[in-house]
Amino acid sequence: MTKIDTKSATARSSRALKRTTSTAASRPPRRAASAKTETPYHHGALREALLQAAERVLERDGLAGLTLRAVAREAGVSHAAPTHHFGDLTGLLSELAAVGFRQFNAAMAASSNAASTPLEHALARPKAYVAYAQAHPGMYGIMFRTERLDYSRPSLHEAAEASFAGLANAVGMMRQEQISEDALTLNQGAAIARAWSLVHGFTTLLLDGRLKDILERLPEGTTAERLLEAMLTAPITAKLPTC
Amino acid sequence: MTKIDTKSATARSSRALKRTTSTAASRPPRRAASAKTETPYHHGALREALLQAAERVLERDGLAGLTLRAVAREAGVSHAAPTHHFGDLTGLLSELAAVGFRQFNAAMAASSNAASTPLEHALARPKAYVAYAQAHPGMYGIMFRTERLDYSRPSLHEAAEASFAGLANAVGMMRQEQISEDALTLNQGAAIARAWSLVHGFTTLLLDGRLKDILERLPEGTTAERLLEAMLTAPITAKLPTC
DNA sequence: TATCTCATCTTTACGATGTAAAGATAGGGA
DNA sequence: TCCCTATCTTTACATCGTAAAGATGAGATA
Repeated sequence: MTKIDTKSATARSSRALKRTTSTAASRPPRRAASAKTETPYHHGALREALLQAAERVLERDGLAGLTLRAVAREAGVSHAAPTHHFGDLTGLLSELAAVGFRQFNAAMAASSNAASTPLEHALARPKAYVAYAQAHPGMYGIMFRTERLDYSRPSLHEAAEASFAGLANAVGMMRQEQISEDALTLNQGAAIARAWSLVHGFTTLLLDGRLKDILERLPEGTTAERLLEAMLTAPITAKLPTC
Repeated sequence: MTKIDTKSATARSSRALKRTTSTAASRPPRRAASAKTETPYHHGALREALLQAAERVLERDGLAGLTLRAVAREAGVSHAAPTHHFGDLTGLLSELAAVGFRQFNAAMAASSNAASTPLEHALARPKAYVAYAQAHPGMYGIMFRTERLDYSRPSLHEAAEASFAGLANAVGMMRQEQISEDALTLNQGAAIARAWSLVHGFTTLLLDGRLKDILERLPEGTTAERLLEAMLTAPITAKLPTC
């Protein structure tokens, strides 16, 4: 990696200085001083603070800027502090992805609940899916960039599982049939895979700028959301359903 | 990053040794010696050699192991040698992705040509798409992991563009209509986006292990390929085409 | 043929990162 | 009151990408 700004290192070093000096001295009540600087020693809620810092870094500097040390800097602690709470980078990313999945699930549920007509209801989740990814591309990137994620972590596994369950459930409602927990017919599995693949594929292609070619060739002013709608509802003229 | 084995550094150092000693001596015909060691000085085709080395590293160590220095080691040159040919890591990855796209396009074209019945023909490209990704997950990962890619590079732009053109063309044939170069109707765009999103989404979910949940719940022994087929051909029972 | 030039490759150097290990600090129970 | 231990900081190390300067030699030029 090249250059990542090293600001806010000043904040840390000044605090570190304060500490070492006070250690050399007899023992002033540093608790009171740290209380007003918003960052008490022995933080108390460093875990949450780090996750929030990570989210901020991710939104500000993107995926490339999201490093353990950058997060520690953002939270105003030493670069090794995150280790104690998350083990390693995979741990931090996994917990952050879990946060993302929870936001994501909440957004989809809210959108689904707000729908009134059947058509609205059918489009609510896909739209919310894409909208979340567009609003939080970094988060979405983490959630679906498996390489550096540990799905065996309970929080992540649970949140991702909930996401899948919501999808399967929605597909079941569309098909007006009960989707069993532990067994699927091929057609049911195909329906779930189709819905998920369609929306997930559209989203990743969109975020990666791969749909620009198409959007530019469409009638002036056609948005990605409009294309999504058309993709989901347009009549299928070919012999095969998906072409 | 953690530990990447440092083997083959021996190969390099031995050659370096050979060189320095021979330099100290008067001037033996090192050309002949190097000819049988397969790695001539002033390589002559280092660019190609580096790309092949990169492909090997990618298949062996995965995306995480694909570093500039690892590629240089694999090719038996100094760690800074790639810079001269590719500028930086983005350059190397972009050129490698271009190689991938060319392989990818060739595989799809071959598969498409081998089809005889209309159904086979409709399924040929999607199947080849997924098959390529499964056979070369690292390559596929690079090709569609845009973060560290420079699409303004002619070779990459061209190869990716060809891929898109092939897709648009195939969709046009399915719909039995001519797809214009510079203008699309909303329905045409939707059809292209649908085909691409569906297959790309399926592939990424599959590679990321996200479809395991579904595959395990399906009738015993159902393969990913079978699920893909079903997804593309299964009757659509819901009111909306994609749910 | 001898020399020169410049593309090619190597060395060296620097800041950044992830991670391990040891040292400091302080909150809370004995 | 004192000590234990979770929490945080320091220090250290291997590795990475990249820049810059030093070798090397293939081919042009004279």
